[in-house]
Amino acid sequence: MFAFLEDLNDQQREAVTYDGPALRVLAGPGTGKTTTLSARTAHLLTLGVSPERVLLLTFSRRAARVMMARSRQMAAVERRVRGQSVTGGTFHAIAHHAIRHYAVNLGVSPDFSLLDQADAADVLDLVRAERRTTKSVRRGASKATLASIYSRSVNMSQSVQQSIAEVAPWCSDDAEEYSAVFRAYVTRKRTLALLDFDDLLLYWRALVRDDQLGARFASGFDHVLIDEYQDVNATQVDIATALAQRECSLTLVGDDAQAIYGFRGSSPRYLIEADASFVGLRTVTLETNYRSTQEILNVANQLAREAPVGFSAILTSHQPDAGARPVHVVQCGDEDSQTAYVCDQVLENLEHGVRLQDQAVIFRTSHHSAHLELELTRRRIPYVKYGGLRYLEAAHVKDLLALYRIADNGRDSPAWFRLLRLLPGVGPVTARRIVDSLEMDAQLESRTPADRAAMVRDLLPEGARRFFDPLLEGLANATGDTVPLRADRLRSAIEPLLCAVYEDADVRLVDLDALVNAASQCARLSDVSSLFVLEPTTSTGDLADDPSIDEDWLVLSTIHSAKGLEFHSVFVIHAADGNIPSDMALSSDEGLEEERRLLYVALTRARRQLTVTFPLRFHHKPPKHPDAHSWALPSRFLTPAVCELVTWSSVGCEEATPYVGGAATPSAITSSVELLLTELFGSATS
DNA sequence: TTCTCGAGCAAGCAC
DNA sequence: TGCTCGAGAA
Repeated sequence: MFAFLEDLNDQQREAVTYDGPALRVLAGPGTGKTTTLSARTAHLLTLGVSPERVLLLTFSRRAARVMMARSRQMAAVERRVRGQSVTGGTFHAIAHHAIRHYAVNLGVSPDFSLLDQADAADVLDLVRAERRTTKSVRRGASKATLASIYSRSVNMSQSVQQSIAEVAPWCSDDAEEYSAVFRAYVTRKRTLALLDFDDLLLYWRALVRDDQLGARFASGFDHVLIDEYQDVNATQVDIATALAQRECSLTLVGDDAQAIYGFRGSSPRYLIEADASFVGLRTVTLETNYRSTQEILNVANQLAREAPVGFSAILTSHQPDAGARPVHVVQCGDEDSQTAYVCDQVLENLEHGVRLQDQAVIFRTSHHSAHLELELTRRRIPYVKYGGLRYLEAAHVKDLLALYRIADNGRDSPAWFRLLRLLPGVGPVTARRIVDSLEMDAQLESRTPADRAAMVRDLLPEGARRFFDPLLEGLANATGDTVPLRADRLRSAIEPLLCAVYEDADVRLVDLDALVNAASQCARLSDVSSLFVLEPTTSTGDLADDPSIDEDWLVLSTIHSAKGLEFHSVFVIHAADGNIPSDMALSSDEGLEEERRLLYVALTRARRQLTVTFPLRFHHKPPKHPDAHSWALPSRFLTPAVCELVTWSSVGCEEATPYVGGAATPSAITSSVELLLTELFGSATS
C-alpha cells in the first residue's frame, strides 16, 4: 500500500482508490475533502497516469494551487512520479485556454478580448442607450442588474421574462425590450471580438459537445476531478456530462450544505441528482470531521437540522476534547463595541500564542468590515482582506489593462472608449464618435492596433494629442518586442496621462508594477488581463502592498471567500437579522435557505474558537436621515435550540438576555419606527 | 462639448 | 458613506 493511503480513514481510502467511470464524494466541512482529492490525484499519478492527463477543476485559483501542490507532494513520496503538475484551474480559466487554442475552429477571433463583469455591464448599458430612440419615462434596471438578468438567462437556460421576474420584477413589462438589448449585445460582442465570462463557458460547452473537437479535447484527459460540485451551474454540468460521455473518468466532490452561489445560476441539485446524470456513479460519504470541536459542530448541526430540506449529514468531531470552549454569542451595544470587542479578543488570543494568521473575522458583505478596518489600522494590527474591492477594479489598473487589450485587439471598443475618455478635452461624446468611426472602418479586421491608433489621433482635439502621442508610439513600436518589454513600454507610455488624471497618481502608479510583472508569464498582452480576471489574486494585499512574508496578519474575509479555509479562531460579525440572512435574500424560500448555508459555512470555518457577534444598534443611511440608526435583532437562525448550545454575553449594552432570534418580523419594522421617532425628536444619543 | 459641483440615491456574494 | 446623473458655467 502506498504511504499516503495509510493516513486515510476507510471512506477516504475508498474514494481515493476508486476505479470506475464516475465517483461522487459527499464531504461535509472539515472531513478531509482536500486531502482526499489530493490523495486521489496522487494515487492516479502513482498508478502511472501521466499528470497532464488529469484535469482538476476548481472554483478558485487558490484551491487549485493547494490541491496541485499537495498531490504533487504525496506522489513524490512514492518516488515514482516526477514533480510535474496536473492540469488544473478554474472552469473559466480552463475554458479560456481551450477557446484560445481552438478559436479558429470555434469561429472566434483568436485575438478576442475578455470582458469582466463590469465591462460587460458597460457594453450592455451602451447598446441599451443606442437603442433608446424615444426617451423612456420608466427608469430601467441598473446596468449591473441588466448584466445579471442576461447572465441568469444564459446560465440557467431560461427566458428573459423568467430572469427578470427573479432579479428585477419591477421591469417585467419590458421583457421584450430587454431581449432586444441582449440580442444587440450578442451581436456587438461578436463584431468586436469580445467574450464575457458566460461566453467562456458557452464556447467550452460547444467545444466539448462537438463531435470532432470534443473528442479531440477529451482525448487529452483520462481523469477529470471537479471540486465544489454543489456550486456548478447548468452549463458546467453539461461540460462535465460531455466529458464523461467521452470516456473521461469523473470525480465530483462537494457538499450540498455548502451551496452558496445560487445567484450565479448554481444549484445543489446537480450534486444531489448526479446519480441520474452519470451512469455507474458510485457515492462515498465522508462524515468524520477533523477540523472543529464538537461544541462548534453541535451548533452547526443544529442550524442544519432546522433546515426544511437538505442537510443530510450530521457532523461528528474526531477530536475528543474535554476542555473545548463553547461557542460564544456576543451582543454588542453598537458597532463601536463590536469592533472593540473583536480587536481585544484577537489581541488576547495573540498573547496566548494564536497567530493572527490563524484568526479570521468573517462577514456577509464586504463593507461590513469597514469599521473594523479603521480600528485595526489605528491599533496597527496588520490584516489582509479576502473578497471585496479587487485590485483589478481599481480605475488605473483597468486603464492600463485597456491599453494592453488594445495592443492585441484593436477592435476592442470598450477598451478604446475607456482610454479615450481619460484624455483632456475628450468626453463621452467625442470618445463615442471616435469609437464609432473605428467600428465603421471597412477594413476593420485587417488593420493593426497601431494603424487604428493613428486613425484615432487624427480625430482627437489638439489638446489631447500631447497625451495620446506616447500611447501611439508605444503601440507602434511594440511589434516584434517580447511581451514583458511591451508591457513595460506601454506602462511608461500611459504614466503621464494617469498623472494628469489622478490626484494621487504616485500611489496608483506603484500598483501597475504587478501588471507588468504578470506580463512575464503571458504569451500575449491581453492575457495579462485574462490572468487577473480569471485567476484573481484573492486579496488586495497580495498585490498592492506585498506584506513582508515573515509578518503576521489577521484575515478578514467575506463568507464566500472564506469557503475552504479554516482557522483556530473565527469571529462571525454583524450576525444581525437583515445581514445574516441578508434582507435582500428574503423574497424566496431558496434565498433564505442559501443564507442558512452561508452561516453554516461561516461557523464551520472554526477549529477551536467560534464567536458570533452582532451590534444591537447600527447606523444606516437613508437619505435625509444622516443620523438614523435602527435596532437590530439577532439573526433568526439563532433559534432557542441553537441558543441552548452557546454562551451569551454582552458588551456596551445592558445585561444580555439570551435574545431569541427567529424574528418573523423583519428589522425594517423596528427601523421604520425608529426613523419616525428620530424625525420627530432627533437622535437619542446625539 | 467638457468640466464642475451639488443633489439624490443605492444597496451582495464572484468567475 | 461614495457614486451617478443633471444643471449650469467655461
